[in-house]
Amino acid sequence: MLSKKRLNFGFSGYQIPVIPKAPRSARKRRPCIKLDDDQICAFELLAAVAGKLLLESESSASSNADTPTGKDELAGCRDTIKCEQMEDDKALDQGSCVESSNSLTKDWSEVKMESCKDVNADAKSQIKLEGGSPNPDDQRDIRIVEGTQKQLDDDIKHTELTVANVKAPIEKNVNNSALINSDSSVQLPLYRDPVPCASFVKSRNNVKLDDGMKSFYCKRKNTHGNESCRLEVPSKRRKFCDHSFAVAYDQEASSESISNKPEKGIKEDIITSPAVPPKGAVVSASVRNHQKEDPNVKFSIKSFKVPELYIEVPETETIGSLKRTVLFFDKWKSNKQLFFFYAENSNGSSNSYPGKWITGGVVLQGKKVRDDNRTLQQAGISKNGNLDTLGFTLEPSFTKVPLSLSPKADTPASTSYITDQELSRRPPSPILELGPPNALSDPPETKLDKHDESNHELEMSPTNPIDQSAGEAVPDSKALAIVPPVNAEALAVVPVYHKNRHSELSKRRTRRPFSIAEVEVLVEAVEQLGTGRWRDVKMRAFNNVDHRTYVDLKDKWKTLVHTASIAPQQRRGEPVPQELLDRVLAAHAYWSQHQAKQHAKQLAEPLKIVDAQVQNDVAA
DNA sequence: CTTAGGG
DNA sequence: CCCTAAG
Repeated sequence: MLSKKRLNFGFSGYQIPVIPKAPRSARKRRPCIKLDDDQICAFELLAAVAGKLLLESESSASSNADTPTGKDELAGCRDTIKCEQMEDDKALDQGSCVESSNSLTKDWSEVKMESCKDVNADAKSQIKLEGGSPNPDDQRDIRIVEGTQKQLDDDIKHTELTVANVKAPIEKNVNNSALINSDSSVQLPLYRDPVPCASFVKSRNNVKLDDGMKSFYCKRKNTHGNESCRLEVPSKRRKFCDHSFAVAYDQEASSESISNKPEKGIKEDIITSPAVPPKGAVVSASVRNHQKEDPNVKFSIKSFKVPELYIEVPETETIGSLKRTVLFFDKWKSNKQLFFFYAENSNGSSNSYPGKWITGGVVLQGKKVRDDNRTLQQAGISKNGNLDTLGFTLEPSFTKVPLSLSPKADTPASTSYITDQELSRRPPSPILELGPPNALSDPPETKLDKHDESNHELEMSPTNPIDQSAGEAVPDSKALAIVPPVNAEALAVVPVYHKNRHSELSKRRTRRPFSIAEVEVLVEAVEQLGTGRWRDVKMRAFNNVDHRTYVDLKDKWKTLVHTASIAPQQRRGEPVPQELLDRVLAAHAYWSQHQAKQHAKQLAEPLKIVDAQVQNDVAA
């Protein structure tokens, strides 16, 4: 199904900060990794501008908040930044000609853009900030869409950012692996709509192509080995970016996985943009232009953190297959914490979305493609078809929000997931649109598959098809109740991606940090079984999680004990709730004391830590 | 194959 | 996570 996959940097030029392999002690966490000045990704600029847009447009936009469609509200805030590309390789710093008609872009006055060097001489690049007006130009555009919805709960505001619809003139490049576009523009229309999701339904049909849709696609290392695009940002921005970067790399998973890539001999360029969206999540998808005689339909998925992801799916594959593929990558990114969504209200106060997001459905020509069994061809998704009306929807995944993210940190472990109440307070059905704006006409659907939670958090497998279309809308928050996990099977976001790769290319498995939920299950099991029966622990709690061996569990326990023993400030990675760490220590203490006894008794008494502690306390 | 520990 | 000695 997935004939080929490549991960490319949408905005080329940014080089991954290579985290060198070093002794463990030396490469632990890098809370902040400095970028070279010329390595700021264009997406960082977008991220910065997006945040800026959100903030600055707040007043003007909110004054018009009762307008049904936010389409034209911001017509006045159209700005254009043009950066004429330097045809001369050297002239990097001149030529930044910035047109700014309002304050939104003033900070950009120093933006300098160096465009692709090895492209057509008449190439030019421009970044436009545009308010809601479709731009039919045959240029790439990236749009940031913001919508705000107000609910009965006044404090719930939902802001969405979408960077989407990168389009470009059709590239007739013979070399299909090095599509360096010479002309690019970035448009950032800003929409505001008080009606939930309405903004996604209308007014965004500015994607018009003669011949399909093509994403802005720059190979990171082109055939000439030159950098393609570079951006320089003023110091203020740089600071901002650095901060974002620090956030990004606070999750050490990224660095590890990246640093591992070279030695794995993996072909794909897996690139992490340093930018974390300042507000809102950013994702986009588009269908790429196809090469002649290439039987595959090519899709690209964009986000800030993985600016572009590039997959190809044969036309003969089914819609369901496409969904799974997309979801697969969503999960892949999610697993690497490259794909995390936040929701904040416009004031910046946190209304954080602990949940992850999943790819919902496939939308074609405004209608959701419901029959997963149809092939892409049959559904009209063809390399020769109307690819410009294809989109994907993103839907929030409400499952398994660990305790640490829940405001109610005092809930018992078994109920430490989001509650109905919390769920009901969420925006009813936020959807991030992927793809052409006019593709979305279906009312948003927030679907939770009650029967198969694997849809959301489980590893994807052929026997676990993602059939979103068969799901039901869930107006009843009761349906969202999360059943406490019995084991860790459903607790980790583990893309199947890992399975097929590395099989023989490398020995070392990819790092898969334990989720809080997994830790919880592990602790639970160890509490009962003790620290010397890892095989039992495995079978009891991780029986169906084949990537967690009992050695893994033992190792994890080891690190947990260590983590619990050190000061919170010294801990790294996803913070484990103190409650869990306390249990770890208690169980550790208990079992190290009772192990000998256990042998004598021939039977391992399930741990009753509380009792034991009480007794100890009493004794003391 | 499991455990236990060091790397 | 890996590797390995030891049971």
